Amino acid sequence: MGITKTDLFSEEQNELARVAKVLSNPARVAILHHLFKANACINSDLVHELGLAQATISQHLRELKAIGLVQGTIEGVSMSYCINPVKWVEIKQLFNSLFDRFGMDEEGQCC
Amino acid sequence: MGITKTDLFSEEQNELARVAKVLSNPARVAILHHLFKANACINSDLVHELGLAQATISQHLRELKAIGLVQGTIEGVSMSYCINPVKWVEIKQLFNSLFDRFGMDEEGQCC
DNA sequence: TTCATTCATCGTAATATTGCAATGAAACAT
DNA sequence: ATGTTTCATTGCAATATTACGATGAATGAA
Repeated sequence: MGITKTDLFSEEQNELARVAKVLSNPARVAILHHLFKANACINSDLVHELGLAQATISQHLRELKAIGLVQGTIEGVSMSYCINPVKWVEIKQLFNSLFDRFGMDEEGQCC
Repeated sequence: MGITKTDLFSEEQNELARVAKVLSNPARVAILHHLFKANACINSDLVHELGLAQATISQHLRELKAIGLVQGTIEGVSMSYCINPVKWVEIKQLFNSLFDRFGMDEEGQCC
């Protein structure tokens, strides 16, 4: 099949999975890390920094933009990318709502 | 290709991506949600609850076990699964180390 | 023993992802 | 106008993922 069933699950579950999928590639994580350091950076910087082809970086940036995590503006002949801080907090809370479901009061295993 | 290059990235970046990939399927998120509610539950419950085939659930559980997030013990003829609280905190911190890199002091966009 | 239940694994078809070369489009300089 | 730089898009081959039926191993009941 290769197709994920989404109709069986809640909107929160699907949204969390969708965002996790974007974070599930080390190149995209590295792009985010690089954007943190630079606070804004252009595509060619990333190509030089990550060692992947320009087309590959561009494709990863598109996926980061697709969920609104990264935004880019035209800067003359080049492109300037940065994190969308509003979306960042939103996603952070989405993950925290998962992580905080499991209370850490219970130290022992249940099984 | 279809193969992810990992040699270009740091261990932290690869690890985060690896865990995110496990969370990138809504069925696996739903399994975690269900484990939270029950604190322990068996496979057949999940099959009934999620509406996926038994083989599919079993495969998802294997991936959750592969990263140590879920553990199962034999309970007679059935199986008892639960969250590994130690690994859970570890993964929570792994994600927080990503989310906390971006300070929320800057409200405006950079570009 | 024989049967039913539970769950893992195998095999498979459909689809998705990854990375790249090639090609385009846009902005700018000469 | 011509060339250059920057980045997006397209097309492709290799591989991964997803879901499921079928099968098998293990446990316990009759």
